[in-house]
Amino acid sequence: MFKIDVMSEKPIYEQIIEQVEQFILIGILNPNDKIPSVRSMATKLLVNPNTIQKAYSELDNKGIICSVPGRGCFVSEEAVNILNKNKREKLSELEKMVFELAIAQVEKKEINECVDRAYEKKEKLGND
Amino acid sequence: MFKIDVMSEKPIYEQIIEQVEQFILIGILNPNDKIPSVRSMATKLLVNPNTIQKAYSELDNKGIICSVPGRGCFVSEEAVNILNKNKREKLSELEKMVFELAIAQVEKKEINECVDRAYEKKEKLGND
Amino acid sequence: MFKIDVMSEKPIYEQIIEQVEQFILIGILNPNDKIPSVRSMATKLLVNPNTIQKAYSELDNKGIICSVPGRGCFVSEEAVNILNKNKREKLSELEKMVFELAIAQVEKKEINECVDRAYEKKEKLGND
Amino acid sequence: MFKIDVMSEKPIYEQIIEQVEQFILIGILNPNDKIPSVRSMATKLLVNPNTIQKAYSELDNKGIICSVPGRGCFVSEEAVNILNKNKREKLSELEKMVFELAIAQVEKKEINECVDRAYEKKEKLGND
DNA sequence: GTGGTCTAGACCACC
DNA sequence: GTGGTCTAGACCACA
Repeated sequence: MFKIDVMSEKPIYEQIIEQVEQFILIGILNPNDKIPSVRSMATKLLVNPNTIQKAYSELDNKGIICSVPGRGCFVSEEAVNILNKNKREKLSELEKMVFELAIAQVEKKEINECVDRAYEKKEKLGND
Repeated sequence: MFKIDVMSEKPIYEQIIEQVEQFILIGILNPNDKIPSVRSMATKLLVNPNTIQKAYSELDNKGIICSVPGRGCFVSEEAVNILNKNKREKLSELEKMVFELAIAQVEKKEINECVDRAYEKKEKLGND
Repeated sequence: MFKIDVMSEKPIYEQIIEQVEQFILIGILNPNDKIPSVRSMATKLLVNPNTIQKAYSELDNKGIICSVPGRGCFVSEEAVNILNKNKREKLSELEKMVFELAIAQVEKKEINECVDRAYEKKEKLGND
Repeated sequence: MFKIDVMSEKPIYEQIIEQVEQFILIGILNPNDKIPSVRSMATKLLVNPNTIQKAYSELDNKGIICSVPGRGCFVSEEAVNILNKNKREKLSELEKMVFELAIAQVEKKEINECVDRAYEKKEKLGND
């Protein structure tokens, strides 16, 4: 279920955070679902448990998951709401990036094709 | 002319690289133009000369500028070509980002508005 | 394993780059091998860690090694391919050098003896 | 007659030294010939006079030219002999370079072709 | 422990 | 004045 890329620039703990969040948004993980324990995840991904711990701690701080000592970690009720609130930040980041491409003489048409491809990709995912 | 944000997550030397590249793409810096010396830039930006040096070294390695010991650093002839070759990489990065937003239930309409804003911003810049 | 010559005109960081590259070409270092950490190398060679860091950064930029923060630096899969691509440049540099010697009235015979010695040296190395 | 490449990695003063030496070896400049004055050379090459001065000083130190205050600089009697004595150093440098190429799996045949090209180039020069 | 960034300050070669 | 190299020592994020 979870996958990490050790060679990626993105730190492993962030990759895990990202995947948990995506699984929640897609609906693979739902409120009150139990997520894998730190130790099981660490052994499956061949990663240091501290790294998983760090990811879970951050998710807990954000209010996306809820650690219950002795029982495990669970997706919180408000997880989806919290995640959707990040839209604005991401959109402004996107705008900045498009702006850079615009300066590099990339035509708007190319950008639009790129956006279309991304949405097609998402459609496919929804049909699986 | 150059500005840095010390609080940004992005390292200072990368901010400088980015700005030099943008100035070249916009046409503020043209081939064979001399860019500010390591020391003058360092004192103006209140930054250590080594930090500027690192930025300039990387730009030199990329072939975007040409450092001539004792004379200064100059925008290379092929700078614009090199910079435009990065388009593809940036587009695929953009696609990935849009995909993430799509998963987060952001409507395509919102993305398009965002793209429009970026292009309007670029238009304004061109008119100055 | 690694050696540097502090008295050489060649910067220390370049000497290190050169040696890493040679060890890869000879087969002492193979893809995915971990190379010595910045700090351990610095203390062994009695050199400042920043100097090693600079060498490793350049090797990373070239795609010859792959730095993974928190884990170490590893020889990349494509390292050998990348290194072999430099052949042409080196050959043209060699031609230029031979030309200079030719002008200095060095007989072709002497050059050939020199080439022979170099290849004998390589043969010996292969037998170890 | 003299040409410099400002964009070269090689310092300008070394480029000049190299050319004077080559002209002597080829026979374009002969013992007791007067070489261009510092000032005339500097203006022709659009270079700082100090740079020319430095080149001439080094040539003087090596005994290749002979500066006569108020009269100019002249190729010394022993210039050719001195220059030929550098052969050994250059040959060992060449050997090192061939060795590196040998390690990079370059076949001896390729090296030999390279040597041939260099000597052909010299032959042509001699016929001009 | 690892790599990465940055500062402060020095020295060199070159123009 | 210019760029380039190096040291010493600090701090951070990551595993």
